[in-house]
Amino acid sequence: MEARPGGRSARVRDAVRQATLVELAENGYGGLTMEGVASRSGVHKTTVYRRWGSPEGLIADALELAGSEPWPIPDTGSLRDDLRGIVELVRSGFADPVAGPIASAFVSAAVQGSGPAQALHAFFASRHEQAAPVVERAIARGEVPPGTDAAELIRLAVSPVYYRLFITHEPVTERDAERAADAALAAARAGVLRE
Amino acid sequence: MEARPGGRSARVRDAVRQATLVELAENGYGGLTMEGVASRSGVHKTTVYRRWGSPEGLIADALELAGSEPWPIPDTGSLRDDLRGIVELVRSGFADPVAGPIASAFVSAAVQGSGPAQALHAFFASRHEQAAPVVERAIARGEVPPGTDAAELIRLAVSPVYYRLFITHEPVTERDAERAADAALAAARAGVLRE
DNA sequence: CTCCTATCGCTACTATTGTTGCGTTAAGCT
DNA sequence: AGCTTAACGCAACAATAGTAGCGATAGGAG
Repeated sequence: MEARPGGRSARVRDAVRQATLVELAENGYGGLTMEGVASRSGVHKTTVYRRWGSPEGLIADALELAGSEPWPIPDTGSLRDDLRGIVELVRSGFADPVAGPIASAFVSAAVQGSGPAQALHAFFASRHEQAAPVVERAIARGEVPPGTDAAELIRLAVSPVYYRLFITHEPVTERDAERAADAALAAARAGVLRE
Repeated sequence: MEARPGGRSARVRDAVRQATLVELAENGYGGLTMEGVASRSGVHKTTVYRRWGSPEGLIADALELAGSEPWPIPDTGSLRDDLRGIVELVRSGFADPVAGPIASAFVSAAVQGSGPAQALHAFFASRHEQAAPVVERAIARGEVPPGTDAAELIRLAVSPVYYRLFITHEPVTERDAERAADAALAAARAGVLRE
């Protein structure tokens, strides 16, 4: 017989996903335990082990879910403001008391296991693609040189925020976010990001 | 009676530190277990628990050791080449088959626990300070505007490398490193990093 | 050299984490 | 409605992680 995407299995899956997110928000990735998720979701421990195998598996599954949600890319008519908007979106996302810890947990999990790492890789590939139109519009407007690498410009703009958050563990202000966006723009204007 | 910095305790400490580094290189932070370190170091399990308490404690201690080593900052006479050198130093460090996994494990540990996070914060503060003269010399030579924020320029230059390594999990080429350095330079020249 | 005690090693124990085998339930087909 | 079987729950078990109490050892002071 075939797989059964609907019905009980689906309910179990949803309950576990939900419980995973709540556990992540409360205790972070380090505090994500199979038994914790099991008891919170009401799904039995053995079932969680069978279907997800490990905390890594739980994360990879939850990430897949989160990755499907689109990103509200700005379109202000000015690359400077679009970039600032994107970077601020990232900064405020991690600062959010609910979404922040969950997003941080994803990063944390991806640094440890290859499963979550692949999932996060795909997630960011999608994000870079979604943000690319901002750059293409700017090229059309003549704000940056033709041939400017869109994904690279986005990487450049957001990376200082991630660097502070997850590498140096420094606070990130709104001004830091703006400056990162402006710096990326300046580099693009100078033609450094042409392919 | 006072603490005993030398003698047996010191030997135990060194053996554990050494074993911690080897375990990190082999299994990463996720595979760093108290029992593994104990058996490898020849120090008894209970002693490792008593003095270091947890894997986090082991990491914090090892990081303190690693942080004391200075950084071979380049001085080529050109900011462009100095920055490229610094970024390439970072990239090649993580690509190194011995030092890479250990350094990655530090980052990984810091993302999880606040103890290692503080230690890593201090580590990078030191790195930023050590790299600042590169920028100051460049200001003196007139390559970038006076008032350019040295630490921010360094952050900007290295952050895309860390972003690829630990956030998006993309490969990092030498060309990527160069481009990051050049982009940071362009931003500084444009005056975006003045305080 | 001798004594004192901080630190370590050892054994035995508890708690937590992960596994196995089997009976039960319910989704989906006829 | 009745049947088939994939997926779940359950209890008992095995393995690993962490703790406690106590005797042994070796710095360092006198």
